[in-house]
This record gives sequence, structure tokens and C-alpha cells, in this order.
Amino acid sequence: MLNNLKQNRKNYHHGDLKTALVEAGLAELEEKGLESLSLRSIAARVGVSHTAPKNHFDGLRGLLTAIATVGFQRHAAEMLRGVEDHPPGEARRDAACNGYLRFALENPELFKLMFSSTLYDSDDPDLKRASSESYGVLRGVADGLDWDKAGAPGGPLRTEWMLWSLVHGYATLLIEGKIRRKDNGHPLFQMDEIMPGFGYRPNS
Amino acid sequence: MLNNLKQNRKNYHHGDLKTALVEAGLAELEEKGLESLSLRSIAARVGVSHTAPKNHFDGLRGLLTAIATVGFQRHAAEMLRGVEDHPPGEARRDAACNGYLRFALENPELFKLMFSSTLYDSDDPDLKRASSESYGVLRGVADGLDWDKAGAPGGPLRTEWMLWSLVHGYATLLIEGKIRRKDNGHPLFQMDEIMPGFGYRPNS
DNA sequence: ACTCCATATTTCCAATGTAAATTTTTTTGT
DNA sequence: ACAAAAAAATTTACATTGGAAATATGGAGT
Repeated sequence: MLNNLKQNRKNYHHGDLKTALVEAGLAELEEKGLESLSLRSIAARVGVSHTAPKNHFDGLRGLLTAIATVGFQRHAAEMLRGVEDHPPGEARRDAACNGYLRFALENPELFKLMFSSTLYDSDDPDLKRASSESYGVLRGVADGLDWDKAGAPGGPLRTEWMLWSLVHGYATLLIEGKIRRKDNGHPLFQMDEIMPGFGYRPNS
Repeated sequence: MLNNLKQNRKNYHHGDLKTALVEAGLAELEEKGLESLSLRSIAARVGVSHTAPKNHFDGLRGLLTAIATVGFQRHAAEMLRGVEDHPPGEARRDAACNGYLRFALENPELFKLMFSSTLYDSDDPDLKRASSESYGVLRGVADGLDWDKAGAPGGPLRTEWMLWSLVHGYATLLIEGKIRRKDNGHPLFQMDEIMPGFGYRPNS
């Protein structure tokens, strides 16, 4: 048992166990699913004992917090992909939303974790930073959409919430199998499929 | 131990253990949360051994399926509350959506279970029936909204998906603490807060 | 009364997360 | 260079959980 563990690495000290555990967790997550994820299986994948993570994370909850943090970072990056290629307006909105949905469909288990607040520590500084970064992308493309009329009830957050709710709800319902996209080929997702006619009006 | 179990009921045979377990499960769910729910605690609450449920459900998964089924039934009922009081159109749409959100906010753990497809058997006939019933209410109020223009791309389901995505995303983000409603008093939820200007046009 | 059978219990097992004590390696201070 | 301290990892132990198998219980029908 001890030999088994040691044979996969040279040193008693792993060197960078912290990031190795997060990477192993990300892999296990998509392979086994969020419900079947276990601290012991993640540790075994890295080749350390199941109590080794304790030195780097506050239990399973702490490890899940770190994994979710990486998730939000990748989420933001996926939304940003292609956003700069388009001028502000509907094109950017669609690019960001497509990124949102692409990420969710390609990393469903990670996405579920990120939006299961009870599973991790929502007050963790790193997580809050990554989460805000991700939300910031949506906020950026929501700015200027014509729902955002001055004087509309609900305050300035309304447009962001509306856009977020729409794309997040669609992602969730797709992932959970409540809605099935018709598989009409390669154009992975067109925001207009679900929200056509939601116009854009540049700020005066 | 045996005496402890028996003292809470007269007979060795419970009589209606199946429904008792579902009710206990619903109670435990909101008290302890979805993540902490356990078959043993549910059985203990009813006063039977932890293997007694096996005679009525196919393991924890089966029990969760039955609980989710009741959830969808109540969900549909909550949406229907007040719908008949309004004429078809925006008023009914808002009534149904308010019901959707009211249910989600008042039964957050049950709501999470209902939309965690991996936790239960989505092919169960009773569950499918209840789930369809719930979706049918939304479908009913979506019919005739002016997003549903003839010839619009995406097919006839688009309007339903859009409405569903919007209200479901908002509910999810609220429950998971990603969005915080400002607590402006009693009017629990106003659909217009998030989706003003989404017009209604009666079928010609 | 007697048998059958659904229902419930007891006992056992493997997997999991956590805590405490211990061992091994690295770093630090002189 | 060397001993002490700190860091990192392991071993051991334990409570919980879901499930399987064997056993006990009591009611229904004859």
C-alpha cells in the first residue's frame, strides 16, 4: 500500500499537491459526476493518502471551493472568447451568452458544482473574486441593451438579472435534461433561438 | 432499540409506510437540506428501521423519485393558484410565474431536488406525469405571448423555453444566493421587476 | 387452526469524511 | 554542519451512510 503510493512519485513531499488535487478533482468531476465525487478517489488519483488533502484544504468542502473557483475562471474565459471580435451590442451579447452555454454544456458537472452554493464556501476570497469576474463579463455585455431604459422599475440591476436569468435558466434546463435542443448541426448555440427580437440600443 | 421503534406505533406493520416515508422525506428535506438528507434519518423519523423503505421504494433513489413527484404536483398547484382569476394574457403569465417563484422560494430544497435529475429516476411514470403537468401550466400561459410570432425561427417551443428559462433561471439564482432580491415589503414577487415590456398579443 | 406472504427487523459489509497520533522530509537558526 | 522546528504525508480509528442477505412478525385467506 505504501509502496503503491510512493512508486508514482519520487519524493515523500509531492511538491505541488494543492494544484494537483484541484486538477484531479476537475477530472474526477466530469468522469464520475458531482454526486459520486469523493475526497478519497481524488486523493487516490494523485497517489496520496486520503488525509493528505487536509494540509492544503479545509476538508472536502475546501477542495470543492478551489475547484469551483477554477470553474468560474474558465467560465469567464469562455465567455470572453470572441467577445472582443465583435462590436458592442447584440453581437457581443450573443458571443458572451454562447460562451456561457458552451461552458455549461461542455463541463456540466463543474457547472452544477459552481451553482450549488451549499457545497462550497461562498465567502472564500478567491472564489468571490473569480465569481465576480465571471459575472462582470455578463454585466459588460448587458450594458446598453434596450431593456435598460432609464426610469424602468427594478433599478439598474434589472437588465443584468434578466439576461443572466435567461441564459442561466436555459443552461440549467439543458443540462438537467428538461429541455432538449434539436441537433441541427454544428452552430452549437444561437442565442436568437431562444431570445429573438431582444433589441439593442446604444447609450445616447 | 426495538422497543424504541415500536413505541411510536401500535402495529408491527405500519399500515401506510409508503406515504409516511414521503411525508417524512419532505419534512427532512427542508429541515436538513438536500445534501444532508439520508435514508436512515427519514426512516428514523417515521420510526422504522433503515431497511424498511426497501419494501416500498427502490432504495434512496426510489424514495427521492417519489418525493420529487410530490414536488412537481405541488409546483403545478402553486402555479395554478390565481391563474383562473385572471383573463388569458400577461396577467395569467405573471400569476403562473409568481407561483413558480413562490414555490421555489418557499421550498428551496425540494426545488433543488426536482431539478437534480441525477438524484432520481426521470423515467418513472408517475414522475413524468407530474413533471408534464407542471410544465403544462407554463405552456398554457406562454401560448399567445407575442414572442410567439408565426414564422419565427426556433419552432413553436421557443416561447415556452424562453419563458421557462427566464423564470427558472431567476428562481435558481435567487435560491443559490447569486442574486439577492431587495426586500421591498410584502408584494412577494413582481414579474415586471425582471421582465417588463414583454408584451402579450391575443391569438387572431 | 394453519399456511402463505407482505412487511419489518437484525446483522453484516464496503465506502465515505473527519480527527488524532505518528512518521518522514524539508527548512530554519546558530 | 547540525540540532530543532515546521511542514507534509501516513497510519489508525471512528461515526455515518446505503445496501444486501437472512430472519422474525403478523395479517389475510382458506
